[in-house]
Amino acid sequence: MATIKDVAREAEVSTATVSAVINDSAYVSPALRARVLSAIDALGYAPSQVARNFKHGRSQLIALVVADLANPFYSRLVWAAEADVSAWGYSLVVFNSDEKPDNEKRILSRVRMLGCDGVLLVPVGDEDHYPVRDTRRWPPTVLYGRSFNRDNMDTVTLDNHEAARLATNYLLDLGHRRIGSIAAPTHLNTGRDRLAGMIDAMAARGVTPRPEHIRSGDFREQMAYSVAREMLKQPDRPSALYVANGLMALGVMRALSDLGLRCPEDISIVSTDTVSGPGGLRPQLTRTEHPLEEMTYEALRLLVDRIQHGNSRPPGNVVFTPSLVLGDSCAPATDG
Amino acid sequence: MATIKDVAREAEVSTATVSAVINDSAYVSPALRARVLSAIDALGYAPSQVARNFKHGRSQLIALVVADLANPFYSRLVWAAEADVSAWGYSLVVFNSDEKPDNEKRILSRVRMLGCDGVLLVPVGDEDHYPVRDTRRWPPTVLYGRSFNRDNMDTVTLDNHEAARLATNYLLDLGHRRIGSIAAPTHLNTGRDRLAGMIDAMAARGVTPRPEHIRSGDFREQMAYSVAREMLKQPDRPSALYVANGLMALGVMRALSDLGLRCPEDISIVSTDTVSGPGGLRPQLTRTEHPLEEMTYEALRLLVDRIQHGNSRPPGNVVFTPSLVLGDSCAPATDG
DNA sequence: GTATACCAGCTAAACGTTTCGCTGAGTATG
DNA sequence: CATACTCAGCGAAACGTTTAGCTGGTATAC
Repeated sequence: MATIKDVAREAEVSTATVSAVINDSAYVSPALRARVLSAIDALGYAPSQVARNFKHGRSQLIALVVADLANPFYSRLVWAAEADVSAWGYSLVVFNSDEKPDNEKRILSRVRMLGCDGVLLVPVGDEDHYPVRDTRRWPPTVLYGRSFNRDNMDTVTLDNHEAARLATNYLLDLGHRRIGSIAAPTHLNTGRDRLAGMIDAMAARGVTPRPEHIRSGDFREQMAYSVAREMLKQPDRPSALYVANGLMALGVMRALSDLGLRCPEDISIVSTDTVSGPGGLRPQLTRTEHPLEEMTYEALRLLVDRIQHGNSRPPGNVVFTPSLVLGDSCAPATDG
Repeated sequence: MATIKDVAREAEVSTATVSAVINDSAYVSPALRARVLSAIDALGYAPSQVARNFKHGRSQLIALVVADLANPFYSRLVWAAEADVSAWGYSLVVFNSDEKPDNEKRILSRVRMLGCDGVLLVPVGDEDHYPVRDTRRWPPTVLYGRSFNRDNMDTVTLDNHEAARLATNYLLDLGHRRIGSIAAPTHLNTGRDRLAGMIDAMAARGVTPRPEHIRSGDFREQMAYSVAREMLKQPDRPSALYVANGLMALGVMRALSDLGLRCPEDISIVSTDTVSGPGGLRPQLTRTEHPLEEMTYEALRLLVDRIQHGNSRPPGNVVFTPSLVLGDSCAPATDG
């Protein structure tokens, strides 16, 4: 690969002049400029971004660390983030912590070594597990979707309590009272809030869910399948389920199908965060949806601002509001 | 951020010694080693990968350039590639060309500037559009899924002709004769091969598809929807469709649903490359599937080998065989 | 004609690492 | 005791850029 020195030699100028031409950072006479340009052309020279970044102490890289790349929700996040990141002039490095705090730790240290300029992180560990977010040592970080009670960090989250409340109220409005849940892990605030929202919504109507109708999943299809299968085998199974995310809802659907139960006739299902495939497949899930694109845009806006302006601004904690999207996975209760 | 010099000063040794300790690249006496380690600890030092990479002329980055990040097939590719890439000690930078040759061009030049060590590319342009793959100037590249007749490049592809043949034969076996196709763009070999495979399979049974039953899509849901809607409105609509990819199959499903047609009762659908959601949703598409994980692993094996050993090995062109996966989107023909 | 101002272009240092080659002390060999 | 050898550790160059500061020539002002 040709270097700036080769170009300088070829054009019989100094490297400073070549640099000035490349970056338009100083006036260069037309004659010299032409010589430089033709030398660049002749040698097929392209400036080394690696060297530039090294010089400037940046990398033009933004890391996206998600909890589970196999989850369509995070696939969409990758899609949205790639678009925004490249619009801001960065490139997106993608990591998958696979819901494992150990992986996340390894990834974060790799992110630091790579010198990524910023990190968009869907955290999977509990709070204490994180290295102190000393801005001297860590690149700017924005937490996405999940957060902990660290008020000194930028976060972009969903009002999970409200999402669960919306979904549960819909079931209550349909007359359901025996409502169960495949919940999210309770060591995450996401899981706690969604469960609390559901229980609060029921309590507001004077209903209490049966403990055996509330089970925790791990956000994944497989475990939701087993847990739902177990729960729905029981004779006193719930007539409706609030499932804490879309992927688990698919697992529940599969369990239903295996048990010969129909949705929505036998069981109504509502979930949160679903990214349904395009229409045509049945049933379409009734769900609360994250405004994913807006959330992603906002997160990257915060991140880029932090990268460019440091700690001048107080931490931003943006909470988005979910909306209920009706599908056909719910039917009125038949048991009063 | 502390640098190696700070550590050296703190430990009262030379930077060379610190480097030796970090990299275990030379013997260092226990005493000095201890001093260095505690200095590293005290300063919270982590070596700058940027500087290292600059020094070594590499970046530890592998670029993945896909044709459409919104397509679940490529989402799965991201998932598989991330896992393999990180197992090889690299990090994955993701780009989305969005099926646009212009974007791809921009992306490739960015990839070069970033100094990525290798590129896994799903090409979207036609052949001539590509910069000469002069190994002096371009990082090692492996073409994935699509290719062109450049026998001097590493490629990993699917036997598209066979995929279409498998799918079409299944429809023929069910008695269908009025078979149509929502095909892939014919400027890509993928599109040409899939269409040819379908037509050849039909020809082998003495059937010829009607021209108006063959329409090209662009791999996306939206266009497949419109095209299918148009085609299926006609009174002489086909009784079965071979759809060239999974995302388009979903578009077709939506069109069916809008037109009040049922699958498989009114129309049978087979597709290629589908990544169906987990079971439970109906109908499950009958499809040929790519051995995606194996393909991805193989592609990265080729790429890493090329990165590490240069051009010593002749180009590898690995072709994988698709397999037919039965769902419930097909029914026997009712019209003989 | 001298002093001043301007400006195009150059020189060289700096960024954080790795690594080649050197030094000098200690040890073995004769 | 002198020479050779070993080897822990050091100094400094090199990687490809950017950029602060300098130089020397030309134009302007008096």
